[in-house]
Amino acid sequence: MTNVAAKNPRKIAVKATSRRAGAKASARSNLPPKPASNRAERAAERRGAIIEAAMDEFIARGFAATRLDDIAKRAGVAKGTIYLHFKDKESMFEELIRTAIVPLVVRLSSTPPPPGASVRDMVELFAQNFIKEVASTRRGDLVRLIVAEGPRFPAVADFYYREVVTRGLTGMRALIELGINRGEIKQKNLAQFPQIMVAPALIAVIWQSLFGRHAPLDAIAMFRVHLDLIFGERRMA
Amino acid sequence: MTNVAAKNPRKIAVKATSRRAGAKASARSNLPPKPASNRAERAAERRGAIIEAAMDEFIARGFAATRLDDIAKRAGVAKGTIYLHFKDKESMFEELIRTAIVPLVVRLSSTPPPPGASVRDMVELFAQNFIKEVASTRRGDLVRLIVAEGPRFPAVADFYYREVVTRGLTGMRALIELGINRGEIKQKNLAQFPQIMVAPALIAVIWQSLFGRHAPLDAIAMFRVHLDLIFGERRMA
DNA sequence: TGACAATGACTGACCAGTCAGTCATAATTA
DNA sequence: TAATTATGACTGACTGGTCAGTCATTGTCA
Repeated sequence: MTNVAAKNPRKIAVKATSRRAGAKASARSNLPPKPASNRAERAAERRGAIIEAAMDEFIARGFAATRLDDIAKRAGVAKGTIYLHFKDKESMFEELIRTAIVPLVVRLSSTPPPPGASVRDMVELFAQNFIKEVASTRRGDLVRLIVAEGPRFPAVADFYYREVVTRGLTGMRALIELGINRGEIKQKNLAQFPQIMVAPALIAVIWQSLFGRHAPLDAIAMFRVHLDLIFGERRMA
Repeated sequence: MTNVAAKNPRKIAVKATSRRAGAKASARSNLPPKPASNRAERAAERRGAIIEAAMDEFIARGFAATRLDDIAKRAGVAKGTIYLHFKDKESMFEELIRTAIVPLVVRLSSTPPPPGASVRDMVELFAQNFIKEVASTRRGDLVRLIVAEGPRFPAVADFYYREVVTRGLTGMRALIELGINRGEIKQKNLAQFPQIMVAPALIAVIWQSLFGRHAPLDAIAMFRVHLDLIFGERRMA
């Protein structure tokens, strides 16, 4: 019987402006001028904006304290739009972590191995990449976020353990064994605890996240000292 | 009836919130069979129960997701009672961290230094204490909680930095310098980054908290390997 | 009995998730 | 090609539930 329309008559005429608001919503970060005439493109763009905004908000406030209204506002999108892309807040969070972690792992694990490099060089290169890409960027806060919310999101913790921790440690163990075989590393037991190799890098990430503003830490210099412990002090060049 | 009277504008303008921190001198060892006829004692007991319960809840759920109703229920107290002891949720959280951290620091920093101990022995002893007291107890989750909530509670992060981090690092630096002077430690630069010395211990704490159930880590064995890197591999006994 | 401690029902703000309605664009027809 | 219709992305007011904080009332000790 459509008396529903009568129920809310005021909203009918009002619209005109809000459509244009959509156009100015490209305020999200600094994307290059993108026409995006195609529907699917626009949708993908919006999805990207939501992910970007959600990442910022979750990092800044944590899962529970983050409001979807704020994410929507930051993404330049209505709240309902979020639900076109994600089932609910929780799965949005989990999916977010996944889509942020995977390319990070890919990038870090696909660094070209220099030809005649020593194991030390390889580890140092990796650590430099890691510190540059993670410790001094928003991605570092992402690691902190995982540490913070992990226990409440077993799916996230498991994913992180599987995709990042075991992979990273396996790779590092291989590198350590190579170093032992080549005679670069004396301490045989190190292969049992690859965690030791990366510990300072992780500490640096957490440090920057918590105390960075207050007391910055030269992560790379620290890591070099750490490498000196493992590979022996380097002849100065 | 007449709950409309709640609008009543004249209210008792009292409530200089009771900071009755003075009399807390009750032996808070055994909980269940305690008449505690004395009023101050009972109050202190309740306060303790609230702190205990709040700690559990905050660790399990984080700040934002923790409900005061749950804390009250767990502490066996009505919600209003919490507000007799704490101004609000936020200051409760901050005070909580403080009251939990201080005795921990005291205990760890007041370990009796064995007479003829080497620097390595001292560090190892400290690490064993730390791992035993922190990594494998609820206190480890406390560290994780600080990492998690620190950025949203600058007061907490600052406190932790001042009372724990700088203290710990200063002490560790002194120990390292002693080790260098005694010839136990070769790597002179280590004194610049005492963080390296404790990094594996912290990693162990975080590991247990996140992955412990899934993949336990022998933190003490790991730390020994780490010490071998710094002090040289030990002659086997 | 008076003073204070404790209670828990209540309030109001807040927020995740919904859905009726809108409209730009794509698809279809003439 | 232009006109017409169909689609579904998008919106934002709204709902129902939750929860921090309050305070009138009740209980308890000295």
